Amino acid sequence: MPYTAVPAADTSQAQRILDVAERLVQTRGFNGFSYADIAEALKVTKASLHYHFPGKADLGKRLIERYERNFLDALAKIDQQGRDARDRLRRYVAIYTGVVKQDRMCLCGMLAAEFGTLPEPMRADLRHFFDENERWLVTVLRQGKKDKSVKFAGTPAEVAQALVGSLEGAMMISRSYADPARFRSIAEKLLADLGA
Amino acid sequence: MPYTAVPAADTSQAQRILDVAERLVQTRGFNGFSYADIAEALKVTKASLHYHFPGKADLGKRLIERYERNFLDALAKIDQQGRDARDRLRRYVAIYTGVVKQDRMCLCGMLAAEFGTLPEPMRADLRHFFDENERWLVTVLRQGKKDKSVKFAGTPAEVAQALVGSLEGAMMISRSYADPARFRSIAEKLLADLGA
DNA sequence: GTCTATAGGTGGATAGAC
DNA sequence: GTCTATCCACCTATAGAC
Repeated sequence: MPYTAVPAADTSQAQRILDVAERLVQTRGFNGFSYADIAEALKVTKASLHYHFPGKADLGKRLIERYERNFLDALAKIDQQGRDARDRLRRYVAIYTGVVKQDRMCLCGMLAAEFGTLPEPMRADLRHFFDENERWLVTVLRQGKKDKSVKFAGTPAEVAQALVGSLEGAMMISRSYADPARFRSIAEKLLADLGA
Repeated sequence: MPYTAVPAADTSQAQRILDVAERLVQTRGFNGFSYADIAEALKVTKASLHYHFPGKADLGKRLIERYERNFLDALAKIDQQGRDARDRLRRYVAIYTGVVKQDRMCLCGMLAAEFGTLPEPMRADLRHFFDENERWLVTVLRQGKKDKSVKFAGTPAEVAQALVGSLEGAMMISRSYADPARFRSIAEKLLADLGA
């Protein structure tokens, strides 16, 4: 029975490389790690990494694309499970909280800080991640206005942009204090201000 | 008349080096520039930079200290000129807007993202910057509650932390869009939510 | 204070054997 | 697909002349 309707989880070397690189970017930044760091973690040589990802820009681009895919999958799951807009917003923030608990920064938030040095191919992908985040939030905020589970002033787009910025910034600063509680406190306040 | 009550503005080479390095950190990050970049901008050799700042960690530490000093000076000026808390908060946000207009990130916001790779001597200084920001904001928020020029839910400390995080995050993401208007829109919303 | 010269290390990347 | 070996550019940093 060689056929499987659902392909097995991809545990290829390329995925393992992305796993390690993702953690490194989220903790040290794109300019804060090297192929040597990945090689050591996986006990392989740098040369073998270049077989899977010819250049660092390729690796970075693939990192963003995978991260966005996983993120959007999580949002789709929220759309299935979330009861009302209030609940969906809380689950959205919970994604960020999970990242902070791992002592990581959001991959794309980190890259946004390094935007000035990013290879061009990564830049458009990065903006796309934030655009998709805000698009999803706008939908939820509109829903929340209708079902009255969320309240806010201004347009949904303004609120969505402010919320993404606030969450990313709070993550970033909290890391300087090695204190996830600092992030949670701010996140809770942001939700409270939305009546959520 | 060799004596001057107010010393002339320090235009020493050390200051010029800090000026260039500051811009580089704010646009490219601490891991995104080198002594060579400074040397080229000032038309000197790398070796002469090491005379003023033996190591990059020294340079980074001095950068934070000078940035904080200038920032706190600006806050002191606000304390003198600001009419009520509302006005002071608006002037505070205007400092950030000025940075964004120069296509820069806040020096300390940028360093916060890179926290995981920062030399130890820089870390405590970085936290001190944010602590002082929040301390000032707490004072203003308390005043605002009293004079009723500002309104908010939660404790002044919570609001201060959220505000700093939101402003830093909004700056960071706006830079990915090369669009200062994006930051201004978010900043205006943050002020509006405070009734300011 | 600034220079030339250089050390010693690490960066990303490639050729070619296995 | 992974290895050894190697390249060259760049990094931070230092010694010593001027």
